[in-house]
Amino acid sequence: MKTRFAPSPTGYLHVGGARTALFNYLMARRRGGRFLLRIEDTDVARHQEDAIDKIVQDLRWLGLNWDEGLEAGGPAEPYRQSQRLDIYRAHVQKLLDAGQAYYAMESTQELETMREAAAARKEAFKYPRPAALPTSEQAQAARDAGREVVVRFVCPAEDVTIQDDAFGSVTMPAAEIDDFIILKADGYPTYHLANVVDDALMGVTYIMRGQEFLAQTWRHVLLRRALGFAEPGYCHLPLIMDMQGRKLSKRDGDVEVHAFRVAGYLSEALLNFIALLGWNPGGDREKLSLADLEQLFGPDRLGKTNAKFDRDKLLAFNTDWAATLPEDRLLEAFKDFLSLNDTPIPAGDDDLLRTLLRVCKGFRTFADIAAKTGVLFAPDDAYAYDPKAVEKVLSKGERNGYSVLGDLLPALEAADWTPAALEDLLKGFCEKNALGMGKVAQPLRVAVTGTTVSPAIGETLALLGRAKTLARIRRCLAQR
RNA sequence: GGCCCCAUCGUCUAGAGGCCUAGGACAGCGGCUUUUCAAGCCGCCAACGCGGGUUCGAAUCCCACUGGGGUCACCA
Repeated sequence: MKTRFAPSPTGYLHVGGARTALFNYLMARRRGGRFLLRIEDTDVARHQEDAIDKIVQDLRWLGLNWDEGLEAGGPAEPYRQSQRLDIYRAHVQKLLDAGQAYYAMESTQELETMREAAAARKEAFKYPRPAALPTSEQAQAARDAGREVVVRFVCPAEDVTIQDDAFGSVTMPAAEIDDFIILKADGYPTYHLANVVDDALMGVTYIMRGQEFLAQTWRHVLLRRALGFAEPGYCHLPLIMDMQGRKLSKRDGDVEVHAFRVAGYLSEALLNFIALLGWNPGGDREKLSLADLEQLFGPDRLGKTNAKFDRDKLLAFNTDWAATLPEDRLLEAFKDFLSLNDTPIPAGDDDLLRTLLRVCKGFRTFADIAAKTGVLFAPDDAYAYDPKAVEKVLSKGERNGYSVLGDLLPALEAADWTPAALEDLLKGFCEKNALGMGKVAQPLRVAVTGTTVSPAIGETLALLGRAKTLARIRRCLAQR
């Protein structure tokens, strides 16, 4: 058993690709097989060099390590298709020599015209194979005349049935099949040719990919037969759609894995959530680690219906994982988050970071922590007071927040500066003055952070330190 | 439009003829807790697309319809 993930480097790894990679990884793990990574960069125009590195980073972040392929090496080097052009051309030549492929000289525009004509006649367009296939001399003459020359595959006119592990038996009628291009005018192979040749040469025995390929798999089947390659196992995955039911596209929001990483999500949560899109272990079980998935995954429990990508549920998964992962792991992930974001939080102080993690228990993403505590590490005059908060907790009422702050100042100057001591001090102040804690904690929060949101007030002040706390309270009082 | 595929709460799904007055989770709504936010706890709302069959019995099997998606590129 060998599976592969074969992305094309046209952008970031998005959640759909991540799920495909995950399932292929799991399949190999589960069956004691190998998981391979190959880059399909046969589109010169859309290729982005830095995309390869990004995809590699994202896969690593998710923990989906591959046994063979890009960077890992292996018996079928190289693993980038742009470096395997000779191999594809040799296979194309083999087909040409056998009369199973032929040159075609129509330009893109001419083909477009032919398609439009077919559409006007309400007919499906099928490329008309010439009775006499052009010779290589004729092809060369056309090239010399400045025409674009491609190579098309001679498709046998027969029904093609594939056995798919998720969808079962699927037949493509012969009437739908026509001679498709396998070698482009620029000398690069098309996806179909390169993909089939590489899967065969690299020993890939099981192909799991998105359902968008299901209706095209006949091409691969026919190509394999012509080339004498064995048939692999096929398994197509239901698609992931956006909440509107449209195909998930990079345009409708940040569906890139990297965007979730930057936004403060845990890879455990993203992986867990994605695994449940189109697959489930049965019963009510939902919380699954990569290790769990490696034990449980199988194509038998794959669904057939498209899934919508529900960010709210992802958030809930993240919240749950954040609440249960060991602190060491959270610390590591938190530091990764900080390295990717510009925040005033000192990323080098592990003890402080652990404190923040504890003090913010219940956080949904690391971004929540940054939003809640960042201001504590900013310069004392670098934050603004939320006007609504000021109105509500500082300036309103007879015994207003400002006066409470003024009364509190002397006590704070002499206080023991630990969370518990500060908490006790404030409680005592409340009792003595017959005030609710809200009447004291909230004015302090606004004074010290500009907002009504922060960790527990004792923790907040302890984190800030006496000097900064007092300075901020005085600044607040001064701008009354 | 041709072809292929799919169809359970708003969402992810459990369900493989009687265990289903359809279960879980997220969201939503209500409440509890309360020094804020988040978290947590309790409760509520909410689905088998429609119509025919088959069967003693159908969410589960069959057919048609409707709806949705995919695919028909010198993109992968």
